[in-house]
Amino acid sequence: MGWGANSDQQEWRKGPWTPEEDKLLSEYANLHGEGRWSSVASCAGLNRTGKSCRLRWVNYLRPGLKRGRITPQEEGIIIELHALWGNKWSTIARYLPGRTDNEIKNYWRTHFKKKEKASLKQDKRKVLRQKNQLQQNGTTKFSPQAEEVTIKSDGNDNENHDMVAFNYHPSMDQDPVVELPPVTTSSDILYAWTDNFPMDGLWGGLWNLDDHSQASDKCKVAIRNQPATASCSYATDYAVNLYNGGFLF
DNA sequence: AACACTATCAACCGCCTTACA
DNA sequence: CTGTAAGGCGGTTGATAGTGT
Repeated sequence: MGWGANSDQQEWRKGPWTPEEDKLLSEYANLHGEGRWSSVASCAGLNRTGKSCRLRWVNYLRPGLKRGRITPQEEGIIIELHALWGNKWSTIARYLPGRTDNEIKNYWRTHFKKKEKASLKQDKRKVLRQKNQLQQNGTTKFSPQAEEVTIKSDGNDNENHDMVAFNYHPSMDQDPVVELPPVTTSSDILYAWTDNFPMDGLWGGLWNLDDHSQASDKCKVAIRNQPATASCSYATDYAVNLYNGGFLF
């Protein structure tokens, strides 16, 4: 089982790669192409497991990899795609040419995970305020079943892009308890389904909307003050489509 | 200058899926 | 059909660089 056929109890080298090892691996991969990683070790004279060779090639040696900082544009894409797919790093990486799943994963953890924790306490207080406001302005009403509300900023410290999620019981389907104004392209309140609430903070599991069949309707989500224009985020576009398309309510 | 803390990123680990004999 | 190896993925760790006190 595993890589590198460790059946002979061979001691594989671990730790940082040396320039010599990189050279051997690059030469081998350029010559023979990707794949058959377990044979790379023996053929290229590397005392590394196939798994280790593959990782080094994919994350560091492969041609076309971008080095350097994630750009604001890339960050935006990461945020949106993560909102859609969660921790599907390899899937997200396909939309960022030259970036690896490992790189994106690291970036996410260092830039957003901590923000989530730091803002958690503040969010909870904010939540109650938002809930009261929504109830008072008549655009929504909630049954006692909609018991918990959470807010998360968009990660860019933009207060105008807050998202509000309401924990939701499936029984709300039979007896709709949320009333909304018509959604237009300039609406500031959108609702959508999400199938997971909230997995690892709202950004983590909020917008797993790419699969209707998965929607177990555990919560509803609103984006407040987020103009629904043609250029807005995928998630928001999707919410508009869902709502206008009659999927909701 | 020295230490502590934080951020970054390469690399490993374990698990799951797929391919194949 | 079953077992095994290969491939791939996400989570985690550890080393190191950078920054603050």
